[in-house]
Amino acid sequence: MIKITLKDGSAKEYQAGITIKKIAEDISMGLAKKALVAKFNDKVVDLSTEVNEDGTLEILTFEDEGGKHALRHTAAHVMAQAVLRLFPGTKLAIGPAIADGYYYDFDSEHKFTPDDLEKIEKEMKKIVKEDLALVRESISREEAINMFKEQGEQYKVELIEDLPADAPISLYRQGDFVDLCAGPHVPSTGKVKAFKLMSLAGAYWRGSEKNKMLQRIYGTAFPKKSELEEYLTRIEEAKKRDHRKLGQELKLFTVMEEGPGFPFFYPKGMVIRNELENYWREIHRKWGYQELKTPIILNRQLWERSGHWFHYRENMYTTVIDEEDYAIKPMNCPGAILIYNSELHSYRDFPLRTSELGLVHRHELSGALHGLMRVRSFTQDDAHIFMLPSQITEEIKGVIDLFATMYGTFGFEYNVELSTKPEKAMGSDEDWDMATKALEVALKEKNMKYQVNPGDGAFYGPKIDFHLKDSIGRTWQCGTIQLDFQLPERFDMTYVGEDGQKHRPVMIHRTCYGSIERFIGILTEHYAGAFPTWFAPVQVKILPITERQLEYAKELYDELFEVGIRVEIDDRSEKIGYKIREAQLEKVPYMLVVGDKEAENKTIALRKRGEGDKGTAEFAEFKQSLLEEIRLKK
RNA sequence: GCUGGUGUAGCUCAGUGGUAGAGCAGCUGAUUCGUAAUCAGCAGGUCGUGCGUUCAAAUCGCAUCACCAGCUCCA
Repeated sequence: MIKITLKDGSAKEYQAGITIKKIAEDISMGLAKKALVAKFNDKVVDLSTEVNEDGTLEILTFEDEGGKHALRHTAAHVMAQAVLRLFPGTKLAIGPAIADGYYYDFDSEHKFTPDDLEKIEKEMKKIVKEDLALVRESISREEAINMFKEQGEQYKVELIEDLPADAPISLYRQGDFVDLCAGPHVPSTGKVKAFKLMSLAGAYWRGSEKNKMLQRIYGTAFPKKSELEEYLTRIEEAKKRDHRKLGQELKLFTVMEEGPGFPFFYPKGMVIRNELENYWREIHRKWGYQELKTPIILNRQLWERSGHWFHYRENMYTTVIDEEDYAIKPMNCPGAILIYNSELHSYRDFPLRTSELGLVHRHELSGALHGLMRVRSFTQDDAHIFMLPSQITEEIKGVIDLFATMYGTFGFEYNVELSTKPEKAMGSDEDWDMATKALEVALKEKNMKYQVNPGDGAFYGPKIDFHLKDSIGRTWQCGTIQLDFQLPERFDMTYVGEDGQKHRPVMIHRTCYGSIERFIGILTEHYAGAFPTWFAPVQVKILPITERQLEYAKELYDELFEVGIRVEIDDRSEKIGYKIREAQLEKVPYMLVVGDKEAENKTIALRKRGEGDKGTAEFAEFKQSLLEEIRLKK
């Protein structure tokens, strides 16, 4: 007999050799029906696994990450089987489950088209209906290699050959289909109740552009049709808040063919930009920063000295002025350092916090461009802090606090990553170690949870990245704090210490918004275009019912305009419903409807975005609470 | 950059070899209206760009540019 401990802590005894499926049935038939895979002693395994030892067991359903993963992985096998049935001779590469579904990479003479996806889906439905059992089989390395060689599956052969010599090798069979796979899988193809093929794309074998490009088919799968439909609706919702679409509709910004990756801002987008910059300046003034502005074009010598000319060349735009090479700045740091070096500094100046809203240009691959999220010119809300080595930890903690304040204003949650030395880097391992430790200490002292990203640092130093979570759960990298021992060295930066001698300062580079452009893109999607009043392009729209109230409307307008409110009057001879509809689509936070009644009593009929008609209100009270809402950035 | 797809009026889109169309937006006029679309009229296009095939090209071919999706999730 063996002892099985369940998730709730209870234990039961079973005959050795019993399958997990039988145990699940013993626990509850309902659970057994929903069961997809199981976690036995912390390892996710098939339900058909026989248990021969004591252990802890958790039955996994689609609600669990492991169950979800297994179902989608099985769906990938079903898809591969369907593809092989319809297009014999197709070679299989890899087919894993991913965050929202799964994919499989194929190498085929045939070029898959969207029509093929429908055919493949139909064939998959048949396979699901056949309810084929997925059977695991362990085989030796040689057998596996021979078998796949015979089938001409060269990618599978390559995968096996790259596995460590002692790695166990397993196959999964379902009917006439067999695939190299570590598993686990759900018991049978019938479990893949609801699925859909989503898209078609090219993908390099093993992600390297040196290899052949394969054809990738993406799909998703759920245990119930209703869940699939919910997911598809969610995608539709996300599309509706796409910042490129909203940016166009709300006239915030645009990109044109004449400037790929170089965004244009309309007046309404500029309001948002300026409000974000105003807020940024207010915060930075409070936190003791001084603002700088450095030139966009600087000579080659400078970029050679900073290391950019060698380490960042492929991303830089260059130009020639009077027969001399110049570069358009991809970063603001060298400029800030020139300002630093133009004066003598004392340790008493430290920490010296300088900030700059710096417009930088970087050559991104054409295929990587994406609305405001990935552009070729953007404004970094940069800052460079110069200090004594002993001030590092405190200073970084201060930056972390500043970020928390700013992100909090927009209601963003975020997570933090620590990136370490990349392959292409300047400086000794000792320096990198020291810098990385300093960042770690600050994070630990702030009790921040963080994930380590090996090799993802900047070429001059390690960094802490801040990933914001938007209202529909996606994450975006915005803030970053980078510690730099290299540039102070390269630029021979100094300060005069207590001892009257020259010493080397340490510097931090950091951005909070990251890029103003990207941040606006993120805000647009986060709020679905319904921006908080404090940075809404139009805050109040006055809607007179007829021309008779124009004069009264103008009075209200003047009063609001006077105190800095962004207010408009819709004086067209349209019906009130029409004006409301339009203001609603523009996502204006407040509408003041004024008819004869209001004009006579000197009141307003207030309408609030998202809440509708609020009834009659006193104008003075409205104005007061509006100003308060803006002041508090609610 | 690579693979695939797309490109027609300001926007959303129809138009598969015979001289280009709708809705919305715009303009003009009428309407003066109480909480998400009043009516009528007008105007708007070298069909992304270039070259080619053809008696004839938005439509077919080649090139080029831009956009979209993916190329990061590794049996």
